[in-house]
This record gives sequence, structure tokens and C-alpha cells, in this order.
Amino acid sequence: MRLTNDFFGRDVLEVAPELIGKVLVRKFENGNTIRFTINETEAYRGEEDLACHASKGRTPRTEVMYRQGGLIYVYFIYGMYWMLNFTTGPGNHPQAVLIRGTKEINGPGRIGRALGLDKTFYGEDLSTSLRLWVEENSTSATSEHTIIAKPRIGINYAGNFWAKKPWRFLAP
DNA sequence: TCGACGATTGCC
DNA sequence: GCAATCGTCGAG
Repeated sequence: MRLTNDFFGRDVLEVAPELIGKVLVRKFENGNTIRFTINETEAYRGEEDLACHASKGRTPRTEVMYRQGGLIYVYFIYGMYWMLNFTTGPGNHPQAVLIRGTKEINGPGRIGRALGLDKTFYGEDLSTSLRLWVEENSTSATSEHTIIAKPRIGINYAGNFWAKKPWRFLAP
């Protein structure tokens, strides 16, 4: 069953760990469909979070994070990778969760490549998209109790206070 | 317009 | 250890 705004409309610190074990579904134009089980996420929360892109304020790139939860936030980095994020929260407070790893493919850059992401995915609604969404996992037994939290990766520029926050969630 | 830099990856 | 590679954003 597809996850919609009820799920993503909550605070990112609730949504990010609960995404572990959920299923990422990508349907391509040729009809092929692939499913990845999410096993690593990171939370980015608010303008005060110096690791969050929204710490620079509202720009064309960060604008979608200020909207309601349940939208796709993609951005291009290092000249070659599309990073997949979902907006969270009720709106007017910029938040997003980065999909950092799946059971099948590890690394956010490699996931973006496998999903064939590009700028046209920016702002797409997960509750209505015909090509990318998230589903409950009917078979997984991953429970919140088995999820561990660690500091986020690659954000040392944000300073110790934010870099040390345990906002990276993964299944052991 | 110009230049610095990045929520990464893979090869040296 | 470091190059690849380009969109984004603030400064000029």
C-alpha cells in the first residue's frame, strides 16, 4: 500500500526512521518496475540545521522543502549525481529525508542513477506519481527497535553541533 | 557574469 | 589520496 501525506506530513525525525524497511518503487516508461527496500535514511530539519540546504533560506532549489510533506526533492551534486529526498512535515517548516541506502543498492548517488532520476522529478507528489512512490513492506519484520541512529555523513562543514546529531538511521 | 563548492563515487 | 564534473548561489 502506497504511503501518502498522512505518513510524510509528520516531523522528519519521526518519518526518517520509519522509512527503514519501506519499499521504494520506480516504474519506468517501458513498463519495467523495480523495488528497493530502504535501509538507510538521513533527516534534514529546518533553517537552523546548518547541514540542511534550507539553512541558506528559501531559494529555487530549496523551495520544495517549505511545502507539505510527501513531495520529491531531488538535487544534482558533484556534477554527476541526483540525490533522492522526500519532503516531510505539515509545511512552512523546511524538512526532508535523504534516501541514503537500500538493501539492493548502497549510496545515494548510485540509487539516484539506478532510478534514472533527473530534474523533472523535482516537486513530484508521492501520493499521485505514476513513476516513483513508497509502499509499506508486507513481508519485512524490521521494527523500530532494530533501527540505530548515527551522525550524518559528509556534512562536517555544518560544524560539530549539527554534524554530531544522530539523524542518520539505518538497519543494523 | 564569475568563482567557489558540494548530503558522492571510484580509481590511483 | 584525489579527480571528475556542473548546477547553484552569493559576490562583484
